[in-house]
Amino acid sequence: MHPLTPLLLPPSSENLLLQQAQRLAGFSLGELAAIAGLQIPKDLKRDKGWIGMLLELWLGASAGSKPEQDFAALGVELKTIPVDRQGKPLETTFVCVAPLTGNTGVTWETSHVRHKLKRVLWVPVEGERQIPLADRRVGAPLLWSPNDDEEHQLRLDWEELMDMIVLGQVERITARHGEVLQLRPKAANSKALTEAIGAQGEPILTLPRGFYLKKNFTGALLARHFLLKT
DNA sequence: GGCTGATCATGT
DNA sequence: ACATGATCAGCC
Repeated sequence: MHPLTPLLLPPSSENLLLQQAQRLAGFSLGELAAIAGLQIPKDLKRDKGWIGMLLELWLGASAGSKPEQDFAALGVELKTIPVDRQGKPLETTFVCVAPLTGNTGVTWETSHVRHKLKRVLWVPVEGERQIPLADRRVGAPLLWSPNDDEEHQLRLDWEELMDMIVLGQVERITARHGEVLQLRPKAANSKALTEAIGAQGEPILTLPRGFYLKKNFTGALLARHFLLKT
């Protein structure tokens, strides 16, 4: 009998979701894995998504592979984010795959990026590699929606990147484009190919890409919560 | 291959 | 030290 137990079903309200996430704060990944009866890998080299899946289990998200929000009924996306001892992000945050074709008529308002980021439950987790995986602790969660400034930043970057994609410039995009949102490879390896638009408007094959939030953006939203919240 | 979950590891 | 480009695993 343990006082803390994973949710077996998706929580029926945002408040219940947040409450469960708040209960996990301070526990180590080893403790949460043990209670849930999960084996813990020695590191994340071959289990990069393990922490995300552990938190999905604890919070009652329908696990894994659906192109929907993690809590579809609540319209909430779950993101675990590795942080250093100061609470600053150690990695960028994957948002969604970038559509490289069929983009006629797509706008920021109808974009997958905007939909995914409309409401996010951020769960910081200690991520320094010197800390054994089992000893890393879960931090206090943050239920977030972009404010007007954040949405504006995201929209500007998204529009710049999508313009380049539509105009056949995808292979000229690097991770340096975008102030808060970047486009980077998102694939099994560098040999994976997908269809895109070439410089002359012709179909080409290129590496699949994903949209990622840069650390300045996620760092600022975490800081706003943990430093400026009353 | 394309989607989910991300972090690794090398170059600068 | 750090961000970019590359990569890992499972499901369909």
